[in-house]
Amino acid sequence: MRRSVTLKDLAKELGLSVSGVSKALRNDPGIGDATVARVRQLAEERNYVPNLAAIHLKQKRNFKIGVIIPDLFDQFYGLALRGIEDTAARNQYSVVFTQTHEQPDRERALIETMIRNRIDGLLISITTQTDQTDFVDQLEAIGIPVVFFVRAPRDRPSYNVTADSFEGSREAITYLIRKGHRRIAHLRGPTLLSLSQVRYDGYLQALYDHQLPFDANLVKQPTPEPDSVDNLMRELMQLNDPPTAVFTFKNYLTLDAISYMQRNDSARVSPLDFIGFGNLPLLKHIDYRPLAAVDADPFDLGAEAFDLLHQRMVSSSEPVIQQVKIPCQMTIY
Amino acid sequence: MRRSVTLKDLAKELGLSVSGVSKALRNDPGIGDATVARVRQLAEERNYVPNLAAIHLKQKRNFKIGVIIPDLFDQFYGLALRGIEDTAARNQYSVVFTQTHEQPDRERALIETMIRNRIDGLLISITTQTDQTDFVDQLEAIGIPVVFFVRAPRDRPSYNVTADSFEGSREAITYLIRKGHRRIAHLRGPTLLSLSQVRYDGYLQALYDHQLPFDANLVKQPTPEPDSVDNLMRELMQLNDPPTAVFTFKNYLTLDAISYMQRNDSARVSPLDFIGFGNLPLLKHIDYRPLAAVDADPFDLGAEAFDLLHQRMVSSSEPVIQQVKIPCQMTIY
DNA sequence: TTGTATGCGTTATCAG
DNA sequence: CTGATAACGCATACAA
Repeated sequence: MRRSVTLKDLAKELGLSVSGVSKALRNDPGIGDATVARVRQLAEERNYVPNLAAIHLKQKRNFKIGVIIPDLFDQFYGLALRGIEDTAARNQYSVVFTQTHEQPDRERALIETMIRNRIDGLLISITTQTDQTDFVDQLEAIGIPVVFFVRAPRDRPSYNVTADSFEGSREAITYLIRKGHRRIAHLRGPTLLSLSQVRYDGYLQALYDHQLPFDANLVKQPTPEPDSVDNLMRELMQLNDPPTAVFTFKNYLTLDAISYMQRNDSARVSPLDFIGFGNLPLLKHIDYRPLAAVDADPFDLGAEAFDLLHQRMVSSSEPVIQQVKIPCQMTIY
Repeated sequence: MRRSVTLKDLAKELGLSVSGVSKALRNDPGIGDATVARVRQLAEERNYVPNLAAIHLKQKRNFKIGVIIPDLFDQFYGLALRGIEDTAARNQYSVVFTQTHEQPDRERALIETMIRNRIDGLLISITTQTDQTDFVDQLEAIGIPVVFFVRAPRDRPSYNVTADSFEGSREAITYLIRKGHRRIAHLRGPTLLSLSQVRYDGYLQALYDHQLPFDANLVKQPTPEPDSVDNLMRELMQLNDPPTAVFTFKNYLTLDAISYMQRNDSARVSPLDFIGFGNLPLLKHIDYRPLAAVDADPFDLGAEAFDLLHQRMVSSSEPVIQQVKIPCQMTIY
């Protein structure tokens, strides 16, 4: 592994001092045009590339952010990451990216790594299991601003950028009600995610708006087990007064639910209307597709998340807005 | 932005020397157990985190790799990146990730940024337009090994990890032939990608294997224009002897082709068999789904790519294997 | 207009 | 067992 060219190398070859070369390269005022030209040319020839590690040691800014997400397997995160990286690049920032696979201890370890890397800011979407976010204190204490995206913590107020899930589910349910549904089931999300509660709240709000009765039997909470959705759908469909529509926390649940119905209850699958969060590009091609999907644009969400973090990184005064809500859009298939 | 705790801070507070503290923390031989304990405890209390920028300045290894891909919009890259990050993390490496959006000049700029970041190695999937990869010389010259993945350059031999597309398409076509097809169309990939040629070669090989005649009219090359696939499918179906099966370079082409048939030629859509590269999780739910999809597992491909790069980063002697082919698997829907 | 000295946080070498 | 000291590559205040 050969060494790469340094300022010192250039200086020696030019018979100049290191600082002279440094200044010439950054056209610091007070360097002769001739010298600048000589220096520039040699730098070019020798393929000189400044060492960021050294620069960062001197200066404060690193122009690097960390992004922690649960798992890229969920395409929503892929598209959000796309928005983040795009916006970051436009602002000259690099992104160091990593996945927790929903494991809180991995999450803590990764944050440690991020700190070692001296990122300027952190964008994080916590795991389903994360119940304590005190790592925020440590990060903020050493001057690394933290912005949550997609999933925000329940145990503290935070800077965050999330989908406006409340209005999103309210809209979805309202649509179902207008379509004539009165028995609407809800497959809700994990308890530890505040997001789950917000979407549930939107569901309740829409029922209330239209003075529909709430029935606890229609609300189920799937677990990660493979057959969880199957079992819950069976329970729902065995009710005396089964639902005519199903509203889900996430598109994967929708697909599982539809799949269950096709396999075990195919006579009743087509009258059943499905709406869920999560609108993926491929969804429109799907067989027995859901009636509609609702969600925020993941790219926008990522872009906005970077922007909020960026504000916090550049200005010492805190931005006024601490929470950004990305509006949801409903796509009817 | 408050400063974070440094070795010097700890040393002062403990009344020790900086180097002593440094050694204690890294249990360097020759430090009293008692001192080690004291140092450790204070470091813990003060939330000491070593500054990697400084460490990297001293040492050679950065434990950081760069990953450059075209666009995360293609889920294949998302899943490959997932494999890369996972494997990298398991080996204590961080990954800096960025997208070219298929723009060669962006690609060059991003590589420059990677060098500044002093990555230890680069994993790159070039753009469709990239015809010169001389950036490899610059990188290798300063000791940064480069491994291509998914897409390898045409203008030079390279270390790369790719899907075994030749065998993949051969297998796919053979399957179609066994199923009775004699007129098999091919929507091929962009000329500049060697991958396109390899898949085309596999197609030709399979025809040859079974002594089927080659018909140039059955091979089309879509352009990025939105209606390109539509037009080509129209041409194909207007032939006197139209194809009974379509083999595509990429699943997006398959979906477009199927979509065209549904919209404009619905009577003939179901007899037509589609097979293409790219096997995405959602594909199995799709209406008028392709007969089958063939591809390498993107996660594995990413993992292998990191492994090859890793070998190159740690050992000064070059690994024997320069090209890794990930076997393709055919999924029949 | 250019050069010198100092420090960023860490590790390594050497001396005590 | 522990402490100075130099060095990594660069930027900057200051001296020339």
